[in-house]
Amino acid sequence: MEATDRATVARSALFQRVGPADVDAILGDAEPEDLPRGHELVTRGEVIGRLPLILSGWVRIYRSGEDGGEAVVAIVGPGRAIGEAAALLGRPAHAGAATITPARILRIDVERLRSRIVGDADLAFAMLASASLHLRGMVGALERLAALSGPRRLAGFLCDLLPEDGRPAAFDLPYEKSLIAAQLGMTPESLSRAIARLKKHGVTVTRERVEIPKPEVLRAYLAGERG
Amino acid sequence: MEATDRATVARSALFQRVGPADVDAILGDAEPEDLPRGHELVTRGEVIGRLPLILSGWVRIYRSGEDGGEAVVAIVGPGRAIGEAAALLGRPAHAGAATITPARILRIDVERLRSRIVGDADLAFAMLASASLHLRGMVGALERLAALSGPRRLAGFLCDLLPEDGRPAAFDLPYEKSLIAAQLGMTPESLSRAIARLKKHGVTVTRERVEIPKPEVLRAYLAGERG
DNA sequence: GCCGCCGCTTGACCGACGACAAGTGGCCGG
DNA sequence: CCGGCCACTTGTCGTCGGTCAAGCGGCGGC
Repeated sequence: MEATDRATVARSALFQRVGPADVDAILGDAEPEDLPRGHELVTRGEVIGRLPLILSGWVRIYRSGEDGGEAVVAIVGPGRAIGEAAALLGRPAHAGAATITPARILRIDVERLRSRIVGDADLAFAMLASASLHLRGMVGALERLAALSGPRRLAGFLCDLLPEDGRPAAFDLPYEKSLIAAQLGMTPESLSRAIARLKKHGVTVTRERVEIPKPEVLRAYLAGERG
Repeated sequence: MEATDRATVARSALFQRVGPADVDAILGDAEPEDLPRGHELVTRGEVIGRLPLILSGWVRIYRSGEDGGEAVVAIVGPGRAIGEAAALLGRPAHAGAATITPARILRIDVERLRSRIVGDADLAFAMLASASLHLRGMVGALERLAALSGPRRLAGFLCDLLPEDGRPAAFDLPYEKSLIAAQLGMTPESLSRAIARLKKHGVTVTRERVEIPKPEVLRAYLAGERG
């Protein structure tokens, strides 16, 4: 495992409160894997024996109905683990997960993790914190889907990507627009139109490049301003 | 505290794996409160010092935008705690919570709970299990909102209320239709029309009474059958 | 360098849902 | 017993977003 990998692990939701020695003990000799785009990490209904932790890349968490329709529940990036609560409890996974970019994944032996948690309250709290992160993300996503229009859902998504300071920002979209559309509960066509509408609120998107010279305008729009 | 209250606590997501002596130690001398409809249990942003556990009644978990618009994130019933992950971590609550029926609520001292968790791995796992329950519910809700039409969202809601066996069922709606509508991300009018449509799939609703003589027909519709 | 594929955009059309409004029936207080 | 309130239903209409289809541009294979 390389130094950058170790740094990512140390900053991850799961391990940020855990000391280096304990981390080593839990990880054992696990080696990161470099996986191509489209690799299935978790199958819905499966009991997770080796918990995936994302070192780099993006992973789509989805739920597919029997009829072929598919809902993207969340898209998560580096530092996040997938299905940690279900894995620890030995329960089947609620949803499936697959890479949407080339990704570097570390697989953690669940049995070793579980045996470490017994007797390590800090680690148990770290797991709770990680689950709480998931909950927070989902509450936000639910709020968006239930109450906001298409352009506003996009505005919320962009604000999540924005740095906290109110300064002008320019960045690349983390993954493809069709995936962003699915995450926001709309079609790629609607996302295109939503982007066009946000131009009136100081957002320009050309290819994957996003430029937001006036973040406060965008936030004001998200907060309910007309238009 | 009455015997029925104790039984509810023992079956709750939080305490179902915890022994009676430990439960007593955690609860201390906490007494259940009977609260009217509309009582605010958790304010968004607040740090939860006394964790609410529902003994009876229903509680709406919501997120209100600054513009007055409000999204119902979930509606939870007896045996569920509210904001346990955030409470334990000492973080501000992600969402608000208020009773939507008269409700009996037990408030658990978070400090006492936290100090018990340190050194009791079973209890830590129970907390994780509870958070996992939340996640499961939210994953389901997200899937519904993102990918399903109005009548299908309602079908999913009703199927959650159905017993597992495939036998004919008749029951009362747990709370008002306007609240069900909000939870499903639609208006009361749309819910009315969704109910009307489901009559073709063997569901009759008269006032708060629901009758489903053929649950399998409903599930087939939910699974993607045309119509 | 050319061609084809794919992701994205734009336009036309249409069905579903939200807003508004009127009407019904149950419940409760006077 | 009457009147008003409230939850719900039903109708109409406008708009948002999904579907289908065509066109554009970049990138990779040949």
